[in-house]
Amino acid sequence: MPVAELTRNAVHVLPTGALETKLELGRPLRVKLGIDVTSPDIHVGRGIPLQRMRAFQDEGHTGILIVGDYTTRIGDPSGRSTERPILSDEEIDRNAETYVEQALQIIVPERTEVRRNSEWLAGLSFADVIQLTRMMTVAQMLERDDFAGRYAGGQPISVSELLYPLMQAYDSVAVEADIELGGTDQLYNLLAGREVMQAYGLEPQVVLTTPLLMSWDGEKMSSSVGNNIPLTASPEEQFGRTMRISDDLLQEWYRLVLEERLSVDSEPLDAKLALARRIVARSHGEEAAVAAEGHFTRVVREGRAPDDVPEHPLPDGDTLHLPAVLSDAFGLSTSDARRLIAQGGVKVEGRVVEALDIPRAELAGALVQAGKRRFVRLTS
RNA sequence: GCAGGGAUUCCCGAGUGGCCAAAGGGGGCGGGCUGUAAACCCGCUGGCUCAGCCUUCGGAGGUUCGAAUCCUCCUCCCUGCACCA
Repeated sequence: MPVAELTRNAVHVLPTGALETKLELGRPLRVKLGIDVTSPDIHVGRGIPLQRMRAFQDEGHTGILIVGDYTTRIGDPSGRSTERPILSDEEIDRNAETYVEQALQIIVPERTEVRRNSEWLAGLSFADVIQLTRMMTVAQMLERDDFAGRYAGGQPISVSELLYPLMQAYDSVAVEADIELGGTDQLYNLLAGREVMQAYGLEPQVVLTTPLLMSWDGEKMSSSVGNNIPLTASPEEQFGRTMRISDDLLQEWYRLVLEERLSVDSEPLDAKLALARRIVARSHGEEAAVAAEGHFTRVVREGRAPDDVPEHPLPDGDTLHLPAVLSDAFGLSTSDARRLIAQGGVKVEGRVVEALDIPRAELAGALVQAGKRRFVRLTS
C-alpha cells in the first residue's frame, strides 16, 4: 500500500520505519485522533488531521475519534501562554455532539469508532492516577516550550495542566491505538502516549503529526482567536473568510487543505476564489458554493447590496433618531452608530447621511448600509 | 509560614491626588487606495436621551472639596526564603 499516500503532508512520522512495520501486520490499524471540545466548531485547520484519518480509512483501517470530554475539563496547555478557561459540563456535552457530526463530514462513519474519554478517565481511582503520574518527571514536563515559557515568564501553571499529556496518553492505552494523529503542536503529547503505552505493556503507537494551518492573521487557525473557518459556518461566511487569507498562504492552503499543488504562476485572485469555492462545496455542496461566490462578487467586490437583504421594522414617530434605528437594526451601541454616521459609514439608499434625525418618510422602505458589508431594508 | 512584587478599559501595557474615559502598541471598526487579500495613509475605538450626563482602573470600606493614584481589610497571582513531612 502506498505509504506516501498515508503520510502525505505529515511533519513527523515516528519512530522511523514503525509505520511500515504496523502496516505489515495486515490487519486494520486503529488510528486515533483526539479532539478537544472547547468550542462548538471544527474548523478547516482541524480538518487536516481528519483528512489523514480519512486516508487511512480508505485503506481499510479504523478511525478512533476520541471526544475529549473529560480532558476538556483541564484544557490542553499545548502552545498556550495562559491557562484555558474551564467549560461547564453542559457546554462540553453540547460541543461534543456537534463535533462528531462535523468530523463525519470528512471521515468515513462506517469505519469510525467514536469514544468519549470520560468512559475510562472518569473511573480511574486516585491510586491509578498516581501510578500514571509516576511515568513522567517534572523536568520532562518543563522541557516543553510552552511550559518552559510560562514558567520563566512567571505565568501560573497548575498541576492539573501537567496531567493533561498523561490523560491523553492514557486514552491511547484505553483504545489500544496503533497510530495517533495530531497537529505538530501535539508532538509532545503524542510521544508521551508511547511512553505510557509501553509502561502498560502495550506496543507503543506510531506518531504522525500534520502541520498547523496558518490563518489570515499569520497565527495558527484557532477557534478561540476567531481566525477560523468553521465547517458549520454559512456558505457566505466560509467564502468570505477564505478570501481573507493572504496571497502568500495560497500554496500552503492548496497543499494542506485540498491536498493539491497550486502552480506557482497562478493568478492569486483566481486561485483564491477557486479555493474558497472548494471549501464551501465540501460543507455545503456545489450549488451553495456557486451562490456564495456570487454573493462575494456582488457584495464585497462590487460593493452592492446582496439579493436577500434582511428587513427591519421602523419604530413609531415622524422624525426618527438614526443612531437608535441603526443600533436596533445592526446590533450596535448607539455610540457606535453615531461614530459610524460621523465617519460617513452610513448610507441610506446609496447616499451618505450626516443628519442624526431623519423624517420617517425618508427611511420607510429604504435600503440602509452600515460600513461596507452590512445592509438592512427598513420597513414601516 | 515569612518577606517582597503585582491585579488598569477587548489584549498587552503606561499612569502615584485634580489637566484621566485614562499614554503607547495590538486587535477591531470607518474612510481612502486596490485584483480578493496584504501593504500603505487618515480617523474612530466605555455607555447614554451625546457640545451634556452616567459608569469604569481585582473586591469592600475609609481619608479628601476631589482617588486608578493615599489608608484599612479581603480575594487572587508571581518571586525568594523557609518547610522535606
